[in-house]
Amino acid sequence: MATERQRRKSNQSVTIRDVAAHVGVSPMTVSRVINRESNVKPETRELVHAAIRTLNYAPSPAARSLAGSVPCRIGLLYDNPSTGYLGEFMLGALDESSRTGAQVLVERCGEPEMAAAALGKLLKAGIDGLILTPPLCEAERVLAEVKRAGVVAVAVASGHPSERMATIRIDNEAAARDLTEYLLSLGHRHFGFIKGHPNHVVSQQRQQGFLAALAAAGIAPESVRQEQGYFSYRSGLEAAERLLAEEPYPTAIFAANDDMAAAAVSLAHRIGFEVPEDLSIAGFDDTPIAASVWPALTTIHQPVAAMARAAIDLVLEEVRRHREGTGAPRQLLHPHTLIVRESTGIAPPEPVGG
Amino acid sequence: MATERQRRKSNQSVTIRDVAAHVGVSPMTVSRVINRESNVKPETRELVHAAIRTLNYAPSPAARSLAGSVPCRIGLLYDNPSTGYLGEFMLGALDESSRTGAQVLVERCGEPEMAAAALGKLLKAGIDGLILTPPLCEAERVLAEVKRAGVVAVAVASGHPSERMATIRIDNEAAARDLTEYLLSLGHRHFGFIKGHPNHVVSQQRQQGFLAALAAAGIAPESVRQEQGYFSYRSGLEAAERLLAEEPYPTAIFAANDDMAAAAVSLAHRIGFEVPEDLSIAGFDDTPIAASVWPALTTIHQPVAAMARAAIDLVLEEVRRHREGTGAPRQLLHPHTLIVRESTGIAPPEPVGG
DNA sequence: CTGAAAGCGCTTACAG
DNA sequence: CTGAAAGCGCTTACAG
Repeated sequence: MATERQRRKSNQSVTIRDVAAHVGVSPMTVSRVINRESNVKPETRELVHAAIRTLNYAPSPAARSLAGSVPCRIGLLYDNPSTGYLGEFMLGALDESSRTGAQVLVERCGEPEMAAAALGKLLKAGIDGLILTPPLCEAERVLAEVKRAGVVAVAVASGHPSERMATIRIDNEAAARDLTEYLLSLGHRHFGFIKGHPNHVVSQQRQQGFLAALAAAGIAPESVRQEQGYFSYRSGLEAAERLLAEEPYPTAIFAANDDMAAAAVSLAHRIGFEVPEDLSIAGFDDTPIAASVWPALTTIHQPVAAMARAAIDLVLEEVRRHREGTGAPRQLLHPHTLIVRESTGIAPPEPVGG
Repeated sequence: MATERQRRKSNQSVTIRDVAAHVGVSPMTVSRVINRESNVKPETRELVHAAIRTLNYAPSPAARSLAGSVPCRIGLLYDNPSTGYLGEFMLGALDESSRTGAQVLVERCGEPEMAAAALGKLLKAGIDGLILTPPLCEAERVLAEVKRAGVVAVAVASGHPSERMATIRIDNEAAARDLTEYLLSLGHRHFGFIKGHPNHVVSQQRQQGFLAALAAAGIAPESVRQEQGYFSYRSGLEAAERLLAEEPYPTAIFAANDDMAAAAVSLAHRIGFEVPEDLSIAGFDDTPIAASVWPALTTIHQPVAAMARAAIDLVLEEVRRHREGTGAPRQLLHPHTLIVRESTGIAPPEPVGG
């Protein structure tokens, strides 16, 4: 006598089979109704709907994604694991991916030369789409590789919109303008500016926003001392030193990122300026260093976690769009926030010496 | 003539079958390795692991959850999203979870009072186990809530082993000893120490390691000036100020974390010390600030990403262990590394004034 | 408009 | 210690 093999106990109480049996149709028909396909007789459709309601049936997402070709694997290419930025980004990405049932595969691309290898690994793992975090989305080598591979991609925090690729970013120019207007509202008229890395598009945008706000306030660009920085603390130190080498001293320094602003604070202290009493200093990005140094930095905050969540959704949407061959890549703009902390204050009556 | 039915095109290029074929075993064996079942010959296990790595295979969460009743939902409770620590941790967690097909649900617990709510949310989402990141693993309220909920948990970077819970950490005392011995090897004999937050267990451990190394070198604890800090930059600034207020000045300052060490560097510069020529300064943790300030900080590095990966594995293991009702929670110790950068140097012949 | 068959990638339950 | 078989709940691809 053949012993009956025990039926596997399922996690799910009501399945598509139960609904089908209840109506007296095949599971296929139920599947069609669930997926809103048009080729089902209206009356049958109604019966199925009724049964679904009666039995309180919910389709299993696991089974659907296994059986179907719903895109659900997302590659995430990043550069440096120990930036403050990445933490919040990963958080948002992780959060949204678990909510939508997508799977995120992360891969490091430390040097642009590694782009091909890193991308190859992700493609071999079967990703449906790709997310590029900064600064990879500005590296030509990386972009070329992505194009060559023909993979659907979303660039986060890249400097400018793209025809080739969907992007998610903030308006760097408007943000720099907002921050500069705040400094103007504190009475500052003598400015120093520490420029960002010349290779990054955001550097120009931030500078332009800064100059635009000054122009609107009737301050001539020639009256502003600008020094080249490269986004590193070290470069900020050197730029600030040049900025504060001789009179007339600025009463406010705007650095194109937080690391350079933190360096400027440190250098100002070193040569005898009080911050913000003698000198206001502001940064950009709101990375962890901005809140930890003292005085804490006035800066611009990007909604990084929200942008990461949006990136997950957007890449899935782009994959679908791409398969249907319709429309153009979407360009998303997220809101920035001016964060006022202790490193900025009312302008001193006269620019102060060191 | 029967036409061959077209094989369904799959989303996933590398499957358990490919790995199995690559090694020359059955998919079952690969499955066993993935699920860390003990009944696989070690050599086979190694071969499978190698193949997984070579092929960059990631199990499909959909298939796993559909087929089995494997625990695969992991809750991750964190505190502050914008610490440098979290970035690397998330990275490791994401990496390992996608590799093992586990799903990580993240939830923020900003205040210990929110522990119940945050935990409730995760439990309702059906997590099988929980990971606690620092500093949550030391908050009594949080631990009490975890115990009350009866959920299997793993504490990361908590100060000491626990009977109630699995832990993953580094040996803080040994690490502090290593760093201190390095300073001693540079000829330093006059030390200052900035203590960590008194509520954190690691503070005592780091202090003890520091003092133990000094004792071994024949330096009396009374000759060392110690100041209370609270892990914040601000507290480091104040502690360093007291440390450098009067002669005899130390030639080396060891701060219990990087933020305080960075603050000490800034203050030292402010009052005329050159770092490291007049004064060496070292930190602990190797957070982003350590590499970004100038001079960059000599410090102790924790393998954060590796610890996160281990946490994912360990929590799944603990869930299984718990279900079987055997053994005690595992206590894992990870290796630390001394990172020598520019903030430390050979001791000056005589302690130098400001 | 409808359904039987095969399969998605994995695991459970069984047998060696 | 290892594997062949069956099945998880659904969809694709085909045939009427």
